[in-house]
Amino acid sequence: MQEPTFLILTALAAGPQHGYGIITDVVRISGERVRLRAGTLYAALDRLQAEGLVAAEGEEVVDGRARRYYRLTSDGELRLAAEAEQLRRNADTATARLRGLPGAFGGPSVAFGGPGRSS
Amino acid sequence: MQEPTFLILTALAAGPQHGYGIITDVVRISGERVRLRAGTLYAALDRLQAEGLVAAEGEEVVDGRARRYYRLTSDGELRLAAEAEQLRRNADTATARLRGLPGAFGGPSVAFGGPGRSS
DNA sequence: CGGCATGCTCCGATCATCGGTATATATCGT
DNA sequence: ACGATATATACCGATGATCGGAGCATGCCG
Repeated sequence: MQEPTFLILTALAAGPQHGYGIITDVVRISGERVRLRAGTLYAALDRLQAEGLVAAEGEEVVDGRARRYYRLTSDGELRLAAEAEQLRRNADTATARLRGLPGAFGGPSVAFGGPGRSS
Repeated sequence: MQEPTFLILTALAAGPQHGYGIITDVVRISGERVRLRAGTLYAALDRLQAEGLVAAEGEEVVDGRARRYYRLTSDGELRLAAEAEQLRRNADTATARLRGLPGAFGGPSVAFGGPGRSS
């Protein structure tokens, strides 16, 4: 799962929102880093609906503009939780290795002496 | 940055490795989840070299087969550390929201009453 | 000798995302 | 009154990382 998709699910984890609200929420939770394109958002929502991770909630008309609300399904919650754990594990492995620790699975399978040095 | 690319950098964070070694290492650190295709790996290594995040170390011939070693550059270490922190932050935000907590940046910008329920 | 692991290279296909355009309406500033 | 900005959704071509597979070559094991 790509980061934009993950952030869309995260946005919806706080409660149902409409498309434009998701875009602005993602800007906030990503610290201004990720600005979803409209095309990316609605394509992702269609895909996530087809996967059963999000569902359309109904429509509301505010100031003459139709808002379509989306919510996380329970499958979506499970999936988001699993993805989050995966992300954390990856991050922890990288950090451990950067600290020079062996990491969760030991170092590289082959102890490294250096390629050119022995020649 | 995509997960395969992140895992390649993570593999190299433990010390220089050659292509095939990276593939097997990624299988291990991802818990058998990610099996890099050879095409993905070498294309990514080319890209990462062009970005200055990894560097070729030299070649070694083992059992008649040439091994090309790659290592993380200091830029690569910085980048991996930054990506790891980003991943952890995303994971934490998602987890906090799934727990019903407001999360790092509060809930959705619009308090939700429900779209269809009022009609 | 056949199969498997090792090790790199090249190729087309897929698919999420990007970037932009189009279409509306409401609000705000000048 | 008019243009800019914000809200809101839809569509479309381009990009680019990854997938999936083929190909080539060597060494080891049964």
